[in-house]
Amino acid sequence: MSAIRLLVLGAVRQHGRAHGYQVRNDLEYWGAHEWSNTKPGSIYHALKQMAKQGLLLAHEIAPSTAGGPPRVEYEITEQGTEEYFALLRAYLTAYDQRPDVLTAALGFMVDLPREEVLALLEERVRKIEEWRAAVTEYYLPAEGPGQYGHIGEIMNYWLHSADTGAEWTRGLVARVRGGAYTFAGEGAPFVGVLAEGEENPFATGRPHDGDAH
Amino acid sequence: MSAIRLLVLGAVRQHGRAHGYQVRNDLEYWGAHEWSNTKPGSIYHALKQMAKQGLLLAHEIAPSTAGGPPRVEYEITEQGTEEYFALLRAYLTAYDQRPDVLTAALGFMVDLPREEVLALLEERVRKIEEWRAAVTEYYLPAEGPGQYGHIGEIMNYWLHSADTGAEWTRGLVARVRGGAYTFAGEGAPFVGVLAEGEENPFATGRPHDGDAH
DNA sequence: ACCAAGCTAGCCAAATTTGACTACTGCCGC
DNA sequence: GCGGCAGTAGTCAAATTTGGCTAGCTTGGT
Repeated sequence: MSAIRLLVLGAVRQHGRAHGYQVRNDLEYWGAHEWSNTKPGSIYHALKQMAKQGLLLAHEIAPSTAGGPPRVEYEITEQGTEEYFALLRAYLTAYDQRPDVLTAALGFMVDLPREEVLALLEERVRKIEEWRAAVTEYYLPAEGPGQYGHIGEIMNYWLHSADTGAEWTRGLVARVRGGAYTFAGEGAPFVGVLAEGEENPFATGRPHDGDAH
Repeated sequence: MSAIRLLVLGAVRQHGRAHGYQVRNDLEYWGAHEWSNTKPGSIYHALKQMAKQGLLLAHEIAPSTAGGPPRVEYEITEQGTEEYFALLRAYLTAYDQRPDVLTAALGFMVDLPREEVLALLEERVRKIEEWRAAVTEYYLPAEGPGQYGHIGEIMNYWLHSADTGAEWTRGLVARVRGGAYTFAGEGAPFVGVLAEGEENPFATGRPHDGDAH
């Protein structure tokens, strides 16, 4: 699983109705091009694919108001909303060692109630500890450590990642439990999309020079 | 970049001459299916692709000695060896926040001389620190922290990952500097491939049940 | 008046990755 | 003496991802 479906669903959902370029801009606004695979091609592909699967509804729209080819606007469907929350919950819980997945979920976690987020994150910690136990038991007791030569550094690295990941998650749990942020049902939500025409304060400054990466 | 090219080149290189199924078994032996995308399809594709690009030389071989369709054996070329070391160096250095890339490089680092590995790892630490500085400067000073709501947790998470990643790398540097492991030019290398017919001590026990994942 | 940049919006071919499927062989139990 | 399971070696279609390309409008400078 990559993070792109959650990101695209989330962007469309926050707008109510959005075209591809708008989604693309939101993702840049969120810095997603830095930490996930959100090239234009991937975004447009995800939109089309999810429209074909009934997660999004495509509206054919007349030539754009601001240059370029005619645009297609998308709206999230009932089914898409279900998928959105399913992905969100899964990505908050799963220790999948792909940072982009957790990152995307962090960006949307406030769409869930505080108590549920806490439960999911605690489940996440449990999963990491389980994984750790399984790996150490499976790869270690054979002939004791030190038999592996430099290959042991691989396990060392993964255990270190798991441990620091769990520790960070516990910190987040503490902050959320302590009242940080505004979750679903707690009043005005924090909105993180660009309105039509608003300029992106995090734009890179570099011109779009034909999408060179 | 994914790790698969380095893994496949490395496996073929250690065997001298290997067919796809052998590579597939080595990767399972290394546990690579746990931490990288090494499905059979990816492996066979990588072999073919790299043969087409001149990194591997394909020998057509008669029907296999042990059932199944005829096999193709591969050998690494001069050009493939260059690519192998280029990837290895790049993956040890780059802070690319994709754990599989570093992991694959760790498995082969002993193919380089100790001093070079130390230099590459120190470069890696420098890169991480640079990245950290760029990110904090770029995303923070605008209106000070706390303006971002829960979105700030994303940066928090990435900084935490970078910091613990740098710390782990420093630990590895210390171990290597302290004389751990046997590097290129230091005597009998540690060989981590399965010989023809040797059974895999880390086989999962589960039957190969048609490659279900 | 006009033209070079740059922005808006999106498409496309090629490469890669995934998940499932095929075909053959040896062997074990009945 | 044969049915089926496990193992060997690989293929294939579909989905995804990448990197680059297109084409229409706007705007600032000359």
